[in-house]
Amino acid sequence: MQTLHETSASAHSAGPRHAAHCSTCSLRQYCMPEGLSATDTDKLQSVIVNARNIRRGETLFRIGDTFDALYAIRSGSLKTVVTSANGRDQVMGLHLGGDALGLEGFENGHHACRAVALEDSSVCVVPLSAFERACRETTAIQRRLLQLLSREVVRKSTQTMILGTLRADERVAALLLDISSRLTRRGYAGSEFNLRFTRDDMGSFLGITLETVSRTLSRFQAKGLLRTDGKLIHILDFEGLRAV
Amino acid sequence: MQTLHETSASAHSAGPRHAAHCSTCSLRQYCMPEGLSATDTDKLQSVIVNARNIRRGETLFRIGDTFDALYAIRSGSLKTVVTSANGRDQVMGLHLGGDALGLEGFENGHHACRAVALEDSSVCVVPLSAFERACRETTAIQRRLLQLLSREVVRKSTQTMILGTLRADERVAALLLDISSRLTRRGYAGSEFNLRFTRDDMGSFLGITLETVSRTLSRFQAKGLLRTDGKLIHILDFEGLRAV
DNA sequence: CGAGTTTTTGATTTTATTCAAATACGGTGG
DNA sequence: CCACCGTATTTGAATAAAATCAAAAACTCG
Repeated sequence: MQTLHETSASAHSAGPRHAAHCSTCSLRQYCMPEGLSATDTDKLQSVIVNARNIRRGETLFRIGDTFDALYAIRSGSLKTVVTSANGRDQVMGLHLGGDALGLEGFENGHHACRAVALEDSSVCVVPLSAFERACRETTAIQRRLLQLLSREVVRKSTQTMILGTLRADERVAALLLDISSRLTRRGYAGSEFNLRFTRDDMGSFLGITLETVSRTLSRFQAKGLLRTDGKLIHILDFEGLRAV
Repeated sequence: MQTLHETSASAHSAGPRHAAHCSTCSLRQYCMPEGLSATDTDKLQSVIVNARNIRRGETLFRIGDTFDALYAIRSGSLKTVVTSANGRDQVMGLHLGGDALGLEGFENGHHACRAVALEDSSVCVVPLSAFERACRETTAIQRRLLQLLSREVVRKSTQTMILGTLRADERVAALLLDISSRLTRRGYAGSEFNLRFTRDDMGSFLGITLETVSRTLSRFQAKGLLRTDGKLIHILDFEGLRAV
């Protein structure tokens, strides 16, 4: 009720700040090497130049930036945002520790979205040239990249499904359950987490207004499905949430 | 006003039916070889076993089907559809001649959506094993694949943007303009086309009801932005349509 | 030609947005 | 450490947008 205790998703960020350009970044616990042999992971490891720390609100890359690196999130969380022709922002994704970032750049050599840190975060930087070499040399890394890109497509399909078929309260529930399951998969508690999205971010991501998000969360709380304290979310009734 | 004359998108389908398993399929005019040298295109060409004809309403692949081939649309058009847990269908995409199809399968080796022919259509079948070999041997083909997958991600982002930020009439306008520009890029007339989506397909794709689609088209017609005759769409005022 | 599907249009209801205002929060500088 | 300021959140009331329900008309295909 008082101080927000750091939990799950943002647990790392409470730790000591890393010096800028900290030494090497161990990839082992991240998305990239999943399914790779030890030797292949070593190869992949060798292409990483350094890590980069970005502070809350700072931008990792912008739309139109030259696509010269891939990123893997070490700690913290980021959102990706696209600004439409008419100036409206759309939050495209929430990216947690372990996620890969920047894959959309392959289309035309430029980033197609903006990545903004939701809290002080740290990312592994994988220079594209070195990574492409690794892909050529190692079939497993190549296949892994295809898998990650393809996963991105599937993830976006899920998002389209949410925006295309669900009502406001179903959308909010879907977001919370998605975050919960992603945290659980990473070994964190899925029932209590600090969601760094503002209500506005959530609304944009879900295609509804921030007021609707707020009202929906209040209603969920009144029904006993969860408890909120600002950005801290505590899910009490998973089944109820799944049943909308 | 009377018989729908075949136009643009569906022009091919009016032609004679191909015998099942027609001979070879020339890839040159399709998505895959874009940006490849003649030699590389030949290499790509060599991995294609045959073409396949599918009739209106038939399914090319289903959710869960083993991902063992990629497809390039020779003629006709298909929709991809996902069915959610609660049984609701969501139309995920409209795929026209020249488009690649099935790339989402890389994630886990199974197709993540269903592809249904909107009219009698013909597709090139590219067996996955042969294609992967070509990727290993030819950097350009490898890069092309990444580009296609990445393009898929960007395309889906656009869709998310549409569903997340636009009002019903803006969505309908965006769909028509998108189809128009895709046809133009392929050398067809972009101002008059036979859209094989039903109103229900359009609504599902755009996250609105079929009634809203119908009403919106009627309103557009009343404003002189376009003329409709069932599935035939004739855009009269592009600027007006862009201005919502 | 006729059955089944698709499309259009209208009336009504539901859902979510907009506008508005009060409250709470979080980071900063004294 | 605390007060303060700008930002974020909550809640309410009025409005607007789109969904739903319903029925007629048009079209498609066999």
